[in-house]
Amino acid sequence: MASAQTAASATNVATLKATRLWLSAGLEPADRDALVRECGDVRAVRAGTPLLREGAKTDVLHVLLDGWAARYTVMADGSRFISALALPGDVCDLDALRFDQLNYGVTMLSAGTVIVLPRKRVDELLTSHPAIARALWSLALAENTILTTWTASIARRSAQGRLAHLLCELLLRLQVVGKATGNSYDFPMTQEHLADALGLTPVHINRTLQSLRSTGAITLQNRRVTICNWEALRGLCNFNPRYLHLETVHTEFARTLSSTRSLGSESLPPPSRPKLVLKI
Amino acid sequence: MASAQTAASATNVATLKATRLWLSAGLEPADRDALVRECGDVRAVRAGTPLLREGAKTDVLHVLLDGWAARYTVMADGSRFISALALPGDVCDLDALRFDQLNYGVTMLSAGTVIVLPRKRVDELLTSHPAIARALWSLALAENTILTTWTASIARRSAQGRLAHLLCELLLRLQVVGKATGNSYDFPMTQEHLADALGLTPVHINRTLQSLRSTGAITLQNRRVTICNWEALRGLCNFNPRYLHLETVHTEFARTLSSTRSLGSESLPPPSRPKLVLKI
DNA sequence: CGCCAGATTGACACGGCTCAAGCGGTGTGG
DNA sequence: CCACACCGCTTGAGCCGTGTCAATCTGGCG
Repeated sequence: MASAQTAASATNVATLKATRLWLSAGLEPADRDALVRECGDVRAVRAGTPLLREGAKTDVLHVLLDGWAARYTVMADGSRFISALALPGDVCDLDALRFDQLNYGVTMLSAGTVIVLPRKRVDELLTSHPAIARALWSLALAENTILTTWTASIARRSAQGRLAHLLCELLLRLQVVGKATGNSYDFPMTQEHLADALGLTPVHINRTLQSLRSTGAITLQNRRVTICNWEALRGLCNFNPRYLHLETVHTEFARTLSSTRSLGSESLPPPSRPKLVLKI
Repeated sequence: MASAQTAASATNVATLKATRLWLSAGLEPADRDALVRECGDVRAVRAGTPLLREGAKTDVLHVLLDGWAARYTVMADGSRFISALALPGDVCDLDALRFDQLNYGVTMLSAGTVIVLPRKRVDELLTSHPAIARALWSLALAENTILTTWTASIARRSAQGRLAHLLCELLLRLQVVGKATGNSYDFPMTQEHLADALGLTPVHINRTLQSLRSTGAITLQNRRVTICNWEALRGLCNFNPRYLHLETVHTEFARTLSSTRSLGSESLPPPSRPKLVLKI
């Protein structure tokens, strides 16, 4: 019992170190300990495990230590939409901090482990440990930005562009938490999941994937993605990683970024002629 | 000078009372005063005034006292996307609380007035006044939810559904801050704006608007929207206002909601058969 | 009166959807 | 160890919602 307890605790510390929550605010040791002490409930979960059902009441937050989770909504006509992917280090259901009934469900896309934190405790930590509050703010705002970019992608990009953009984003986010090896990463999503995340149909995802593969930009087999040609993939969607705010979160992967970072908003090469006159 | 100062201050208090920021957390008088004292810089702005340019550095937050603003992104091909609408009481650029370079621009859609708050001050308020921190958290999380719903709408609804949903959402959000009269409200957006907000083209917005009008559900003329048949409009998009978390924010409009609230997640009438088998 | 932004209309093209069939791996019970 | 079932992936054919292009109309305003 006791040994299991400490083992679990040790795992927490080790794994938490890899999380964005952990890294994002440079917590003081005292704060870190406070946070870790809260991690009483660590659960190993299998793929498909629901963390939160749609419309259900909640009073806990789920922090992903390992594995992928999807935040989804089922529309009235029965179609499904995946509004966010939670990767290791992400909070799956931040809204639960304030609302006791969310408008989405959360489910595991792969096996993994999660920390279950009572909302009330998090709330207390927020006031007692300003550094934790800062970390959570960063997380919430970064999530907001990611969602905004995601939305723009769905609204204004072609199927190929959306797919390319998602794969680029996932590579960087996974690199930051040490879950990518070089330019490839384990990818637990099915084509149906992809369709639901990008606002397309599975059939069309299939064809789009094929066209992406045929360009040699990526490889996807055995549930693993490899970005063979980053520049090509990036070019397909004009990926600009600034929105991820990785600098705020981590600095280690400047390498990967540096090649891309030069594409800051200012220095965009004159693209194909703008279609719309830009005046709001 | 001094009188202008106090006049501006009085306006603040009066108008702020109508804002979500104000109402959402039931601030104590002391907190309210602290917040109001910060509102040194109140600007009257005209339609089209940019509050924040894309990719520019910022160190201030803009709180809308009156008027509409749009948060937009320009894609590489020159097309534009409006990722959020800020209404009176909303914070236009919350991300600036943590990041000094945002990935969107903000511009006024109508004339209005804004409070300009230095990020640093807000940051201080956050730690010194827990109630303000709570209010801002609610705002940030509610915004997140709205964005999620918006995204789902774009990803999975038809043009008509998207339009209907947006008009429903705007009615409720405006009612909450007292900017709607009955079932109608001033509507400063052009059809091009609508197109950019819903991921469509202006031409198609035009046709969709006509079809909506022809059903008798709405009226849109002279920059004013009237919802003639709420039930019909709601039916077109299965609008469920729960995601707005209005109860957390305001309770006065229970009337309008009550008719809709009954459509809670549990009691959804069996819709047309689900197209997908729902298992994640 | 002339100008201009925004709204409208028509004709046509095309990206992505639908429906439907078939394929391959893998887990499971007999 | 086979047979079946099931899930996820593929492929084909045809349709339809929305985009594109281009012209015209309208109302407000200088």
